Amino acid sequence: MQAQSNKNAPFAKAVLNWYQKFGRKDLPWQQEKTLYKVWLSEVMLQQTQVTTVIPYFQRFINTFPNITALANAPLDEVLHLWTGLGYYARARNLHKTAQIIRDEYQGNFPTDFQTVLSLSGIGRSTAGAILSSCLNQPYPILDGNVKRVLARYFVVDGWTGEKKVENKLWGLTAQVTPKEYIADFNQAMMDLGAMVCTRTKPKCDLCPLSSECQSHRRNDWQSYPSKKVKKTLPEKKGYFLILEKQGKVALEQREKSGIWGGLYCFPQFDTEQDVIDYLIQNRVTEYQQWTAVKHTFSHYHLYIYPIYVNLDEGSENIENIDRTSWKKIAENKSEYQSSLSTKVKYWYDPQNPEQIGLATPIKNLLLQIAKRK
DNA sequence: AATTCGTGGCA
DNA sequence: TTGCCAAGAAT
Repeated sequence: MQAQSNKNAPFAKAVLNWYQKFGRKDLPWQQEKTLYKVWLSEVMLQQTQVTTVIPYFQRFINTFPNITALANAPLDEVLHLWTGLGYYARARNLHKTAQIIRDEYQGNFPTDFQTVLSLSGIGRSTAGAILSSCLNQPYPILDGNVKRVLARYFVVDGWTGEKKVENKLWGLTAQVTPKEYIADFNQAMMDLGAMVCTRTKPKCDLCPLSSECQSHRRNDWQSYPSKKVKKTLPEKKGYFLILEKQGKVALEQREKSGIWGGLYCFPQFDTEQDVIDYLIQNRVTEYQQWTAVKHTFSHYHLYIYPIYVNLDEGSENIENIDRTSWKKIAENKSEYQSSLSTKVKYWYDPQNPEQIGLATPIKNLLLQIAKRK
């Protein structure tokens, strides 16, 4: 991670000069660069586009103006504000880290690289981005933008998600990163990737690096960075049981690990027969099948089949949504699998939503239920 | 080292 | 409409 050998000074100089004229300087987290705001924005921006992040960032800052406010909030409220942003471990780690900063660092975000790196949800690139952006500490970064710029400039072969290729790129970003003006340089590299060295149709005629860019010299920017080998996503099915009783619906909180960790969800079953078995156990015989929804994750497709049951007319059925008895029966069938927790938040009122985390398809179904009447 | 984590913008 | 992939980290 050797920074700045003199022979690379022209690279940094060209990038910095470009940034001064064309770089972005008006993003919400660039206005008042506190460690808290930069940390929050960097975490939100992990694998997430700027246009998506902006409204979430504003809501977070308005609701939690400082780290202590974030630490003191219930996790459910944090997940509520994160609803729709995805990768919910980021929100859980953010909250956990805020509490550690409150309890062990007197509420002050640490400024030592190794300490920052040790915090949950902060890896090498995010740690470098925070300390360089806020304090001009000389750490390189390596996000998708920087990867693309460097892969093209140095014609780096291989998919950038591969460990070997990523290590090579870390060496290169350390090599081109100067010791001074780090905040501007790192921001410039990201802006260059976002505005000029774009994934499709890069504007090489506007690029300050084009004269020395090896892929431009070969007239072959399209080969860099190499595309990920595509493989078809597996398909799964989820049967979501919507139990309504006096205008409220039953939700369960999911395990912290796994998909939608910590969020509230309809009781989910792997097969329709499992739903039927459960309902029979609770003396329910009538249900509706709602329109199925296809939801695509980064790593699989989920076909969601909503099963609606109204409990108002069924007399003595399902006083308790506890699935323990069903699980005991199901566990005797060796194929039973469920990632659901038995921790339950019963009877959510779609008309008066609580401050809890919801996955997008669940939120959509709840909106559908609320607007039904 | 390869998987597992969401969701939406955009071509 | 479909596919690609975002200011990556944790396991």
